[in-house]
Amino acid sequence: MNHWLVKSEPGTYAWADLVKGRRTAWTGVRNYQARLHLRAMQVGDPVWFYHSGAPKEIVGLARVLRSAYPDPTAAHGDWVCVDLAPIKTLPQPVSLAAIKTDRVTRDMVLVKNSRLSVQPVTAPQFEGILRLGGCLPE
DNA sequence: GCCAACGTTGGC
DNA sequence: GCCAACGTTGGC
Repeated sequence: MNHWLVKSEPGTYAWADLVKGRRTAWTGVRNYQARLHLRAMQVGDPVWFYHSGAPKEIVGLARVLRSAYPDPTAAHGDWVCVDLAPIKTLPQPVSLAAIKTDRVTRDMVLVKNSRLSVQPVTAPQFEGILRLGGCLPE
């Protein structure tokens, strides 16, 4: 199982929208590197949901409901999307500042390449966010 | 609002 | 195929 992170501008599509909708097709990705990651996603993979812009923080955990299939919003080109469903809202959102400070999470792609909209997350980084988000006993 | 980083485009 | 110019993204 692999772990992932997707970004969204809360003004465009927020975590609350996913919680409310119960599922969504993660469409509109038009970047080759991001597409590679979309294609590697498997059903059940955990996905962190990050709000870019303001406030910049990881707010919830989703999972892959359906693996890559052709993006219906792409008029041209070979683009794909996946379906996501919410698992849980973090008790404590994890801010970008906190992610940059923490020894385990500061090497995340989110910090290194903030522009990549679909990113891989290592197992230790995944657990680091769980910890910072208040999901693990101290 | 500014600017750095990144990706894409187009001229050569 | 290279690279300069440009547009976009996103943190600050």
